[in-house]
Amino acid sequence: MERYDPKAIEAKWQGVWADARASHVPDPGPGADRSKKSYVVEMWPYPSGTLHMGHVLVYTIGDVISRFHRRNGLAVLHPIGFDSFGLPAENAAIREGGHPREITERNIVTISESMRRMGWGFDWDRLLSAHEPSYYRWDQWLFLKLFEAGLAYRKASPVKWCPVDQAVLANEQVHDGRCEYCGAEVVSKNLEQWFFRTTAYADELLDELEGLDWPDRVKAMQRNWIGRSEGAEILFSVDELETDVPVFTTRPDTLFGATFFVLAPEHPLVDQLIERSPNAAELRDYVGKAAVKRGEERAAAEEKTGVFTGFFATNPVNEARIPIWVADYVLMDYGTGAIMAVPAHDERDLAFAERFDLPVVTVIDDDGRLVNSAQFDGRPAEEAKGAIVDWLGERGRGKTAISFRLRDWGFSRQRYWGCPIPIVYCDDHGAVPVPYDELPVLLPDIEDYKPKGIAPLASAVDWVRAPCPTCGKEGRREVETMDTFVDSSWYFLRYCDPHNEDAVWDRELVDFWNPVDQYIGGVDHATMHLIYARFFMKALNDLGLIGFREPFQNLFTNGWVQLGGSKMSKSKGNVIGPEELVEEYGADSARLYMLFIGPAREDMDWTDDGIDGMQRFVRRLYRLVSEVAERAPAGEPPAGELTRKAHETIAKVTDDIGRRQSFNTAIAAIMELVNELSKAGPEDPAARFAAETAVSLIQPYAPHVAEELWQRLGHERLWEHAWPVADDAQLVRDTFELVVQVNGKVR
RNA sequence: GCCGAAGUGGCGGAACUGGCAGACGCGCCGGACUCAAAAUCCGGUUCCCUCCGGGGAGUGUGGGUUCGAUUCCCACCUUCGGCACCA
Repeated sequence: MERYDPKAIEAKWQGVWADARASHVPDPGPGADRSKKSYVVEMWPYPSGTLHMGHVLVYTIGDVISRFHRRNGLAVLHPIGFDSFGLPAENAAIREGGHPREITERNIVTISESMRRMGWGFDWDRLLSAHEPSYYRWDQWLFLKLFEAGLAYRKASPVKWCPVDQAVLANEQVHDGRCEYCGAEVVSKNLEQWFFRTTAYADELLDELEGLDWPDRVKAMQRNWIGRSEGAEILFSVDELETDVPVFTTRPDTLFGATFFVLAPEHPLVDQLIERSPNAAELRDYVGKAAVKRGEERAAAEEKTGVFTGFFATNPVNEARIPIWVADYVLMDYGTGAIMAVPAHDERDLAFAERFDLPVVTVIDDDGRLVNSAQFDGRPAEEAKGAIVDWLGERGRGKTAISFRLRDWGFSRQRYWGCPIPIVYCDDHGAVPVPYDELPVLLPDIEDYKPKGIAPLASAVDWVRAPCPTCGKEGRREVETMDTFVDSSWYFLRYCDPHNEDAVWDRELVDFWNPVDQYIGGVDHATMHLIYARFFMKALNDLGLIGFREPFQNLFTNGWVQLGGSKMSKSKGNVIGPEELVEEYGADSARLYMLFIGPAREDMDWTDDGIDGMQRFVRRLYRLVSEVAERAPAGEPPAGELTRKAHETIAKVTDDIGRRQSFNTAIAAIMELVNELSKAGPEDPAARFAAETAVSLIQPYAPHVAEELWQRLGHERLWEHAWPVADDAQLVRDTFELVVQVNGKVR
C-alpha cells in the first residue's frame, strides 16, 4: 500500500474544489429561507508578508465551523478579504523603498496562495481589499452619509505640535516633551480633527450588548469602555467672574465635604482666571507643560501637581467659599472638566489635599450616615444622594446626570496609506463634501510618505488643488486619511454584494446574510473594532441603509498563540511557521494539531512537540481506512461495541463543534473511535461503518485526507454529504456500571 | 485600585448538569518485528505503601454545604488579561 502523501492528496483535492467551486455560495434567490443560512466571518487579516500561527488558528476555526454548517444543510457564506490600508505597509515603503501599494499587493498574492494551501474554504469570488478604489470609494460614500447625518464632524482637538518642523506628532514621536526629529520643545495645539459621534449611541451600545452571544469577558470590557456612571451635575458659582461652573459627581452625598475645587488645565475658564490671577506666570507655565504630557504621564506622576488660582468657588449647599486650583489630575474630556474635591472620601483628592495642605472634612461616618451635613445629618448615604440632588434641583443648582467614559472616535490620520476623506475646504464655504458622483477621490501617488511635514498628502499639490463643490472657487482637499478601523467597520456588509458598482450594497442581500452568525477573531479587538462596527450598524440602520442594529450575533474569541514562551527555550528552539509546517506535515495535520493543542479560546504556547504525534494519527487513519476499504464486509453494521462507539462519537463531535465549540475534544473523540476500530481490525463487520464515520467526522478539520479516504470507501463529494446523525437507540447500553459508595468511598 | 479569566500528572489538556479524577495526545519506560536502524504494533506510565490480593493520599491554600465536590458557597494565595487620576 502506498504511503500517506499529504502533498499529492492536498493538491489533488484543492484542484477538485476549485473546479467544483465548492466554497462558492450564490446570491439568495427570491423567497430564500433565512433560517437555512449561515454567515461565518473571521476578522480579515492585515496582509503582512506571511501567515503566522495566529492566522492558522483563526481561519481553521472558521473553516471547521463553515464546513460543519454546510454539511448540516445550511447555505454558508464564508468570505475573505484584506485589511490592506495602514501603517505597516507605509512604514515598509519608507524603510525599503517602493510604493505601499506594490508591497501590499505582493503580500496579498503570497498570503492568498498560503491560504489556499491550508485548504480554507473561502468564497474567493468575493475577495475584497480595503486599498482598492472599488472598496474605499464606499468608505467615502458612507462617510458622506454619516457627515450629512451629523454623525461625522470636525472639532478642534489638542494635538502635539512641533513648532520647528511645523508638524503634528504622534505620541510615540514625543520624548520627554521634545520632538523626536529636531529636539524642539513640543507644544499643544488645537487642530481641527474628524470625529464620528459614537457617544450618540452610548446607551444603545451598552444596552444592546445583552442580546448578543458573546463571551462575558468581551461584554465586560465593552461595558467598562463605555463606562456609564450615574450621578449629578452641580453648579458652583465663581462670584468674582459672575459665572457658574458645573461639576459632575457620582457622590452628591459628599457635597458638604468639598473643601476645594479643581479645574482641568484645558478648562476654558482657566484662560480668564489666568489674566486676573496673582499667580498668572506660574499658572501659564503649568498649563503649557500639562498640555504636552500624555495621559499616561499624568497618571504615572508620583505626586499630584497643581497651582492655586487665587479665586474661590461657592458651594451651593452651604455657601462655603472654597479655593479654585488648576491640576492635571482632572481631565477635560470626562464629566465637565471641573470637580468638587472631597478629600475625606476620594483617594485622589486626599493625595492632593495632603500635598498642598488643604482641609479634610469627613461627612460620612463609619455607619454610612451623613455627618457635618446640616439638615441631611443622619441620613444613609445612598438615600442622601437623591435628597441632596432634589434640594439642589429646587434651587436650580443641580440635577441628576449620566456621564460616559466613551469618547467620540477620532478618525483623522496624518498618514498616506489610507482612504482619503472626501472633503474640499473652501474659504467661503468651509468643509464641503465631495459630491457622490465624483467618488472615489483617488489616493494620488506621491514621492515621499514620511510623516515629516503635515500629512504626506499635502505634498501632492496638484491633487490638493480642487474646486469648491458649492461655488467652484479654488479650494483644497482634505489631506488627512481615514483610520483603518473605518474600513473594518463594514467590510462584512460588502462581502454580501462585493462587485456592486452602482451602490454600496443591495439592501436585500445584506439583510439576508446579516447579522453575521459566527464572527471569529482575537480578543485584542474586544473594544475598538467591535465597538466601532457596532456603532456603524446602529448609524446605518438609522439612515435606513440596513435592517438590523448589531453586526455579530455570535462571537468566538480565540486565544493568543504565543511563540517562544517559557517552554520554547527549553525544547529545540527551532520554531517553524505555517508554511514550513504545511511543507513538512501537510495542511491536514497542521490544522488538526493547531486545534488539538488546547482549547481554542484560551492562550497557548506554540510548540511543535506534538505535531509528529498528529501526523502519526493521520497516517494511521489513512492506512486503517485504506485496509477497511479493501477488506471490510459491506452491509448494515451489526449492533455491538464498535457500532455503538461510532454513534457515540457522532453525538459527541456534533455537540462539540455545533454547541460547545470545543474543537480539541472533538478531535480526541475521533481518535478514540479510530483506536477502537484499530483494535477491532479491518474485517470486523462494523469496521466499514466505523471507518466511514471517522472519515466523515474529521472532514471539517482535515478535509483533504477525509475526501481522499471517502473516495476510497466508494463514495464521492464528502464536502456536500449530509452530516451524520447518531441513532439514539444505538446509544443505549445493555449493561451499565452502577457506582456504589459507602461512607464516601467507592466499594 | 477597578473589572474579567484561570490554577488538575513530567508536559498540553479532559471530566459538559454535583456521581469511578487524569479521556485524548506528547514525553518517558518495557516488549514484538529487524542482522541493525527507521517505520509500525503491543503493554505500562498521578504520588506513596504493598505480603502483588490490595491499601492510602490526591485537582492552588484553609474552611463549609452534601451520601458524594475539580464542579456549589465563604475567605485567602498565585498567575494571566483588560481598564486605569473617568470625579
